[in-house]
Amino acid sequence: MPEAVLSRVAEHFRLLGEPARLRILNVLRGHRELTVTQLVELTGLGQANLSKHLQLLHAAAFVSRRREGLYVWYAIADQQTIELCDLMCARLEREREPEPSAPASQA
Amino acid sequence: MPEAVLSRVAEHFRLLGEPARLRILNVLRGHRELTVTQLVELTGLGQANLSKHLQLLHAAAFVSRRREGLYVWYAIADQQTIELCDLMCARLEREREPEPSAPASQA
DNA sequence: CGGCAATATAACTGGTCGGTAATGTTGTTG
DNA sequence: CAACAACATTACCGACCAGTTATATTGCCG
Repeated sequence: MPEAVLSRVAEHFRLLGEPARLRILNVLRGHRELTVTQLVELTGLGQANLSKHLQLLHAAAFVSRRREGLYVWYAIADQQTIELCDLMCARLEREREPEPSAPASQA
Repeated sequence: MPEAVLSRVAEHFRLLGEPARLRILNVLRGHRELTVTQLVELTGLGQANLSKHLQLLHAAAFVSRRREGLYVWYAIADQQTIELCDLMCARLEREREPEPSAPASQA
């Protein structure tokens, strides 16, 4: 595994490693599409701060943009982004169970 | 979604958002179990630096420890950790495809 | 074109974190 | 117990980054 690949993977994990950005993704998950102004209200983040986070998320293809007049509508880009968050959440809810090699009938 | 949960999820994503730590996990993935000294050789990281990363990974339950005399053997804690990395890698290899809502027969 | 609303960018700052060097701790061996 | 090996911890420093304030850009409307 070359160093360049590791750096790219790490870079994307690090983007998800920020409460503010996870909040953005979580809010976007509930509504299909939201403008920056709506995101400001729903997340409580400052406009400039939010805009910066959105640029980062968009550069990494975690969210998509769509211009419509004055407004810019953001949405979660793909299902895999949600899967990543869900998988991490599932991991945290366990966080003690050993490796379930045979996940069937583990009562 | 409460802020405390977001912080915990973000914290764990951030732990994966570091090339050095991904390298450790990647090396551990090839061998079943490795001592710190072996990891030093295989990763090229300094001993103190590596030990610090291992503490973080272990505190987050990404790796497991096993003491055996003078040696401490580390291993990847569970399969989900590997799944997270694989899922992110798969995302990066695409990184342009739109959301495949119907993943069957999309030729 | 002038003004305004929505969004993006720039400049700055404090906090966080990775790397390293030095030291401490634990456990083995003779 | 003395000496040594493996690993952990501490203290420190430089780099990076989130948040804020101020300003710039973009596009609508009169």
